[in-house]
Amino acid sequence: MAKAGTTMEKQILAILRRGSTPLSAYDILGELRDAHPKIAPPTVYRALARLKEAGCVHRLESKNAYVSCRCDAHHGASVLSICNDCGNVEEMLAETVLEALSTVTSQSGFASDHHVIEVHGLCAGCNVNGSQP
Amino acid sequence: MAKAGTTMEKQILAILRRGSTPLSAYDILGELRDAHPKIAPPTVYRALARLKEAGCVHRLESKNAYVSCRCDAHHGASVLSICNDCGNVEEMLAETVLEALSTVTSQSGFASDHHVIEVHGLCAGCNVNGSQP
DNA sequence: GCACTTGTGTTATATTATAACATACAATAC
DNA sequence: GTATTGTATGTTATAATATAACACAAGTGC
Repeated sequence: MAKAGTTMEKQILAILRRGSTPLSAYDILGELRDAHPKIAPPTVYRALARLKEAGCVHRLESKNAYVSCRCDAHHGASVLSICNDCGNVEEMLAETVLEALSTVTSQSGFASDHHVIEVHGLCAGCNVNGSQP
Repeated sequence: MAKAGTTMEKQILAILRRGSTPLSAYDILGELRDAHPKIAPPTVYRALARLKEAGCVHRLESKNAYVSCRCDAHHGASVLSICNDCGNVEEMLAETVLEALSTVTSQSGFASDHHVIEVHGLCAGCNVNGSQP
């Protein structure tokens, strides 16, 4: 997680950090409009692109949504677990997964440069609640 | 890979199987219109939903596109490698990756039910071509 | 026939994202 | 101090992806 450069990036990061559930670009846009009524989609998407580039934000590919990175130490691949029930996203660093993945892909001569690893299911809290409703 | 039920599903599968590059829902719609000029998006999305359900088609979450499943034996999680250069997608069955992933997620009490694992990079062919252009 | 289910048709609209070009403003060079 | 450059943002329009809501049609079981 690097530091954000511009005001817009800082505001977007602050919005994303208020919760651990993912927000769509238009959710973010809506929140920014409270402060900044005339903002338009390109501004948000441009700031998000820089934040992703810097590793401060991850895009949840399977939900077209964005979360702030909660790890301090890496800018690289991570595993995101997404709760189907409460929507919370947790980020895990999983070297063993990445090693297994790179073994598999390199066997076929594939040179990987970027991974998307997203797991959908029930988080610990929702799993308990669901089984005793 | 299960067999497709309806005519629409069969046509869509046939279109997807003609190549190994992913097609968007609207690419598919365009091709279906050659035969079927009045078709509309919902029909395509509904057929794609059934095909996904049956394991005949995978959605590439990081590209909002669809590929046919090329494995005969599974309906479950697989690893998709996507070439940044030629666009080809290969599907790999990778038990070791899934095991590593389930170890990691279950440590935090997460009960996973569905994985998205997509690797972007250069396929063997494009990697060679790229280094001697 | 009649109810029921399933797939499709149809219309409209929601959601996500980008293209293309204009403007603002700070930093630096001259 | 002003011209130049680079970067971020503003603005308008539109592209691309996806779904809601309701109607219709064909098959199946009774």
